[in-house]
Amino acid sequence: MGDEIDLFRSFISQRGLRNTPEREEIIREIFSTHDHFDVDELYLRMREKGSKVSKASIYRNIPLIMECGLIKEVWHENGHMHYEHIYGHAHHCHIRCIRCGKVIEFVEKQLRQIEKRLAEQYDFEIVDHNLDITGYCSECKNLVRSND
Amino acid sequence: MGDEIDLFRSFISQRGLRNTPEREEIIREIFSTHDHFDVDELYLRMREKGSKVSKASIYRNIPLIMECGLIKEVWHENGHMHYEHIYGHAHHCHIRCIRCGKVIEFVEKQLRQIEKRLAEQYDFEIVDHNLDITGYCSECKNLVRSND
DNA sequence: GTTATTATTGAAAATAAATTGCAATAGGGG
DNA sequence: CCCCTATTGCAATTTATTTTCAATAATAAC
Repeated sequence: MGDEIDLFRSFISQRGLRNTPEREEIIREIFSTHDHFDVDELYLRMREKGSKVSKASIYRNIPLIMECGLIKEVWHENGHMHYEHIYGHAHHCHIRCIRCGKVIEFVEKQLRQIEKRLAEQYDFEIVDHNLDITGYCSECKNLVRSND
Repeated sequence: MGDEIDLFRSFISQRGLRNTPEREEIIREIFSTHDHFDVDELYLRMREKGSKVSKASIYRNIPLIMECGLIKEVWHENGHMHYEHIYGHAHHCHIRCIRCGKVIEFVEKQLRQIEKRLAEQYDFEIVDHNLDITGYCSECKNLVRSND
């Protein structure tokens, strides 16, 4: 805990940028819960806690926090991007219910092998993979059937 | 070829909707190339060929064409959604170069098994999966290294 | 510590994607 | 052929994201 701030600080100075309380506030808030987030949600959460950081600053800093490897984009839904923090979490993928939005995270070791095989086959240097599985969760799958 | 139009027609009538030349034009244009597409690109392609279909109609019909199973969203990039036609193509996933944008499609049979296992484990009825692998292609990976 | 330089900020304006209102048009069942 | 209403084009709107700009403040140099 707090590691993400240290990591960010060294990233910032390596880049010759400046650290600010706003940046650290944003990162602290992102890492204060386990959940996925979007910009608006994050902004409102911060406001509720009395933060004065503007939405523009959140938008401006997200690319930086991504480059630093603390967060990444996970999916685009309802017209805007959703993110998750990846630092300190095992690499995982998601199963999402397309009716109620429930998200389940899972770790799948085989993907690393698949990735490796494809990297060789196509001569790519792979940075990341994202397996996004969609369907109906245990509760929703029955509701959908009964609509027929 | 043309099958996608037939499929769409029966989908439309099953739903009690109306078919229109605009809808068929859109579908024909989508299936006229193998490539992925976005709304603006598709609109311009159609315009160039003399089509009078409005961008609003494209936006309005894309959800319908998706529900029908002819196309799907593949990724969100540069601020807008990108699609591909899936009807008539084996289910595949993508490796994308995050520098030059090159896209390689690949078929990975193991994913079906992984999907099946996860479906049981989490009691989901799975609709689709999307494995999006990102990295640097053979040409770009060297360029990136030389920037250090 | 003080100063100078310039990156960063908040607020507002601008842009861009996607959606919607509305009047005109046109499928397609009867 | 007629009627009903789904669909269309256009323009206006909404929403996400980016950018402008003047004020502020972080850091490096002294």
